[in-house]
Order: sequence, then structure tokens, then C-alpha cells
Amino acid sequence: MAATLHDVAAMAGVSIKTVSNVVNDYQHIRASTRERVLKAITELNYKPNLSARSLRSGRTGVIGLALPELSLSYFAELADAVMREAAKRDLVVLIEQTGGGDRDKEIEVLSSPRLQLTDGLIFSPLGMSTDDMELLNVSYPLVLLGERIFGGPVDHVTMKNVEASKAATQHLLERGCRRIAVIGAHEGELVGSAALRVEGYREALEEAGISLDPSLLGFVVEWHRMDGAQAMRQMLASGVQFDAVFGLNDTLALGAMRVLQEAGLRIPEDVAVIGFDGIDETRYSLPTLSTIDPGRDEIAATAVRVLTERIAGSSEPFAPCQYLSKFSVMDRESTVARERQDAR
Amino acid sequence: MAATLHDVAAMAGVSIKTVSNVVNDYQHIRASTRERVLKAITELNYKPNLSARSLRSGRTGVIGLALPELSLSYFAELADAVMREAAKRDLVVLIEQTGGGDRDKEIEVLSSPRLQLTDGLIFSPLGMSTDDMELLNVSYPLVLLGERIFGGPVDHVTMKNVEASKAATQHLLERGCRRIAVIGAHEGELVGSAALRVEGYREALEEAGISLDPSLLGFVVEWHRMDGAQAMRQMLASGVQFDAVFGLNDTLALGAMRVLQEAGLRIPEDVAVIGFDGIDETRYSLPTLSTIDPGRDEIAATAVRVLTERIAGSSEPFAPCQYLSKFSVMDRESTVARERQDAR
DNA sequence: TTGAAAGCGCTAACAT
DNA sequence: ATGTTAGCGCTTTCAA
Repeated sequence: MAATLHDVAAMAGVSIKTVSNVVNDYQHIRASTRERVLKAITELNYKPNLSARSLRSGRTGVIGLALPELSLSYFAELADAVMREAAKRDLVVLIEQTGGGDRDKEIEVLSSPRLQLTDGLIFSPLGMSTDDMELLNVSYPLVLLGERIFGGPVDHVTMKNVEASKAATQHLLERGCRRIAVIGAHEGELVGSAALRVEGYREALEEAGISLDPSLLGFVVEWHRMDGAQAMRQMLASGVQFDAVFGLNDTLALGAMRVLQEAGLRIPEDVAVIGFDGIDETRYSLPTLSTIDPGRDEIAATAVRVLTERIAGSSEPFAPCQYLSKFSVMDRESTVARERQDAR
Repeated sequence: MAATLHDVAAMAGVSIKTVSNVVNDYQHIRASTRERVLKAITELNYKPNLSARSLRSGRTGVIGLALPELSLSYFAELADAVMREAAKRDLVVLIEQTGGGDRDKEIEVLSSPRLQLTDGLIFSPLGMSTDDMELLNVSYPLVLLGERIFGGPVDHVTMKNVEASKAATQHLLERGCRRIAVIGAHEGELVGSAALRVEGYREALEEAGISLDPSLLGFVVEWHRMDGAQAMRQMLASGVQFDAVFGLNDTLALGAMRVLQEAGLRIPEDVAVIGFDGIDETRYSLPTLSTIDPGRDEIAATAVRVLTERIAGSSEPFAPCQYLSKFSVMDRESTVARERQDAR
């Protein structure tokens, strides 16, 4: 049986309160007493019972992270980043998978009894929309990620989707591309990453004086590699002309790239390709994939920081904030400039 | 403030025991009573306090999963599989990252106070070795994964590394390859995946009457794509001849493949390539990568099952067991048979 | 600087 | 079929 405060107290010849004080780094303890207690703790290999502690204190030292799927690289890398941040604060992370955009499961997680084990939640929905905003009115600290819901009643950490997408498009325009296909649009979507990124694309074209050709929009249902490949195949089959592809995320871009190569098209000579997300894999594909780093580490760091602030400061609540991360264009082989191509 | 058993009991006009019985699905309750209690539960939005429950019962409903890094696809996909299995049993998973083979951190995790929040641990070390076996003598249910430690004092779920690696090699031999380079060997390693997989390679060659040429062993320190790329570059630079590459994991193989393609070699026409692990990405690379599925889902399912059995059955302890998953060769484009190649 | 005692919300043994 | 009661191990007043 594991040792308890009582065992330690008995061995050290003090009360349990004194042991508790030592364990919790209370300042006013006689050095000799502290020493005796520490000795007993070591000897008995005492470890505080966290269930008892949290029952009493109401804190668990655990934060929840709800995301679609760990097998999607972006979310695995996000989880990695969140866990590193949490570890710095001596917090541990409980991950919940909600499936790829399963709205019901997302809503279910928000009121899951499992969250009782948690001091707060970082929540990255993919299926919920602004209509579900009310459901974010929960009784625990909650930080929202992603671009499904804006203006909700909670802190929101997100990226500059429109601006970043505009920058990606401009990156292609600067390289001489004029007919830029988009892979990954969502039919009729008004909210969410796809809609925002298409909007950025539209703005960049507009500023460049290019009108948007709807036949250059490749629609998909999900954002897996397979979907990117299929949409690309359809577009090739349709016969529409294009000199660049903008994958609304890296996975789509990688899928599209593979189809282009199968079709005998050279990247970037015949078609330039850019993605979005900056997942690790883009640094190793053939060719390496230009992409947008939306500031994933910053998002993770901000989310953990804001959540811990909310958890700690229940005293003086402040209004929900929105935090936007800095993005950057990662210039890689898949968009080498026209000049260099022509020189070949 | 959240409602407690007492609140519900008061509202329903019964004792807390009755409420507890209803909550825990105890059978012998009058239907009318149950109904009244359920109504009160709904009305008060009662949720059991899990800290109190686990303090009392000694169970948390949480299992730990300690693995190197979520940003390594194999482990992300393993975590995904473990979480799905756990969810089936209404368990939640607490993930701890130990870093890529950091022995000290692995040892630290084994005695982390955070494990107090956990009923047991699934542990996948990368840095510890058989010398550290004693450290697996812990006071909580523990299931070991991986191939760093064999014959330890705990249940061990692992794959048939030698056999699977032999099968991968034979797959290449059957396709007419005779000079098979290995990417990912570890200098002087006697334990661990690399050593076992090299052993399988050796056995396959031996059976085929081919002597192992040490210059075909590409050594690396870690198993990232970068390492595979570097080792492949070195081997190309060394001038040694080969007609196939066996990457000891998929990531290495993908890195190697990229270097081969940069060097103008065609896959599989000039060099056939096979990997190991069966990560998702191998289905989408160009060409798609032949690989070994070591039975990841089966490993996850077994690990969760065995752990829950150990957690439940503290009554009649049985000796530690080893569980071996079934593997299979995934035949993809990177190893299309010589016959078809010659026909081109 | 230290101790005594109450009680967080629940389960389980025992009673009825 | 339901109620009573005693803790699980800890933190937190309140005292001394």
C-alpha cells in the first residue's frame, strides 16, 4: 500500500499538516522539521495522492485537448506542441479525438463527464459552426481553436487565414503564375478554413486584376491526401488549363502533386504547387513543398497560456479575446521562380 | 456550484445510496424510484465527481500511454489506435512524450507522480535497454511495447520483427534483387528494432545463399526522414552497387527514396524500395511504398485488453506474457516485380 | 511554527 | 429495495 501523509507524519513525529506544508513548499517551517519530514518522505517513497488532492482543491493539473484525429499530421504536430507547452507548466494533457469533423461527437465532448478530470479544455472543432456558438457557454475554462466559430463567448486562438492564403496566392503570382487552381474548396461553405482561404485567394487575384475562374476551384469533402488526389484528377480530366495549384492544406497539395507527377507534369516547371499548414512532411517530399506556416507553435503556446490564466484567475473575469498568430511563407522547391525555370 | 449526490437525493426524496445505485446501474431498484432519481439528475444536471469516485474506488478510468513523440507518424497512428480501443472500454488516455529515445526521461516517466491519475500504463521505450529491466518492476499495471526490452517482468506486446524483416527481404529477393542495401542500422546495437530487423535481413540472405556485404549497411543515429536521406546519400557517394533498398522503417525509406530520385534513379526500375511500419503516408508517396504492416491495430488492441485485464484482475495474478502480432507485406509500386519492369 | 478537526463527493459494508 | 455510516487522502480554516 502506498504511504500517506499520516504515515509520513507518524515517522517524522509531526502532524499531517506539517507534512502537507513541507510538500506544498510552505515557507514558515523550521529547517530541522523540514529535514526530518523530507527524510521520512524519501524513506517511505511517499507520493501525494492526486485524486485526494483534486477532490479537496478542485484542481487536477490536467488540461483537455479535443481534436479531430491524431492521425492527421497537422493535429499530431499541434498536440505535440500543446503537450510541450503544458509540460513547461507541469500540466498533463488528456486528448480526446472527435473524429474528422463529426459535429455530434464534438458537442458530446463538450459535456463529457471525462472533462471532470480536467481543469479546462483546448477545443479544436471541425464540424461545429457558428450556429452552435451557444454550446460553447460551458462552466469550465475553454479555449477555442480553429476557424469554425468566430465571435463566440470564449477565448479564441487562431491564424490569419485570409491574409496567409492571400500571401500564398501572391507568392504564386509573383512567380509568374496566372491560372492558379485551388484544391480543397468546400461546396457552399461560408465558415471554416476552406471558405477563408478561398477568400484570401480571391482577394489576391482581385488585387492582381485577375478575375476568378470558377472552373479552377477543386471541391472536396474532406482534407485528406486522397481527396486532393481525386480533385486534381477531376480537374485534369476537365481539360481546364492552369499553371499553378494551391492546396488549401499540405495534405491536399501532396495528393495533388502526386497526381500531377503521374500525369507527367513537372513541378515546378509545368505547374507550381503550394500548400498550407507547414507540416513536417513538406520538408521531405519530392519536390519539397512550399507552404504557409500558420504559426502552429505560437498557437499552442498561446492556447496553453490563455487557458492557464483562465483557470487561475477566476477572480476577475475579463472579456473573451481573440489571438491571431503570425504566419510565414515557406519558400521551397515546388514554387521555384519562373526565371530560374526559363533558364533551364 | 455543481450538484452532488446529496442534492439529487434531496430532490428525489431518497438517500444518496439510492442515487448512487441508479448512477451505477444497480439492478434492484423499483422502476418508479429510478425514474424519480433520473428526473432529479437531469433537472440538476448532475455529473458524478470523478476525483471523489477515484479517491474512493481507487480507479480513475484513465490509462497512461508513454511514447517517444507524437510528431513521429508511427507513434501518432499508434496513439490513435490505442485511444480508439480505450474509448470502446470507456477509458480515456493520458499521453506522455518521452522524447526520441531519451532514456532518462523514460525512466523518469515510470515513476512520475502524474501516473497517480492513471490505472495503468502502456509504455513504449526507445532509449532504455535490457539492462534497465529492473526498473519495470513497478507497483502499477504496466504493459510494455516495442523491442528494447525482452523477458522483463511485465506483459509485453510486440511484433515479429525478425520474421517480418525477413519477409520484406524475401519480397525483394523474389523480385530479382540481389544487392539489397539496408538503411537504418544502428552501430553496435544488439537490442532494439534495428538489430532485429537487420537480423531478419541476414537470415533471408543466408537462406538465399547470398553473403551479407557490410558495405550495404547504411548506419544512422535516429530514424527520421533526414537520417534516411543522409545515409542514402553516403551510400551513393561510396559507389557501392545495389538494386534494392530496405528502409528499416517507412520514414527512412521515404527519405532514401527521395535521394534516389534526386540522383536520377527510377523506382522500382533501377532500385526497388521497401519500408517497414505501414504508416499512412506510404499509400500516397510517389511511387507508393511497399512496406510491412507489423499489426499496429492488433498491438494497440492487445495492449489495451491486457492492461485492462491486469487492472481488473488483481486477484489471481498470472505470469507476464508476451504477445506477438501478425504482420503482412504490403505490396505497392516501389517493388513492382522485375518481370513487369523488363517488359517496359 | 505547528496541531486539531472538518469535510471535499463518493463507494461499499452493513443494516433494515 | 433502500438507508446509514465510515472512511478514501488531502487541504484548509481555526487555534494554540
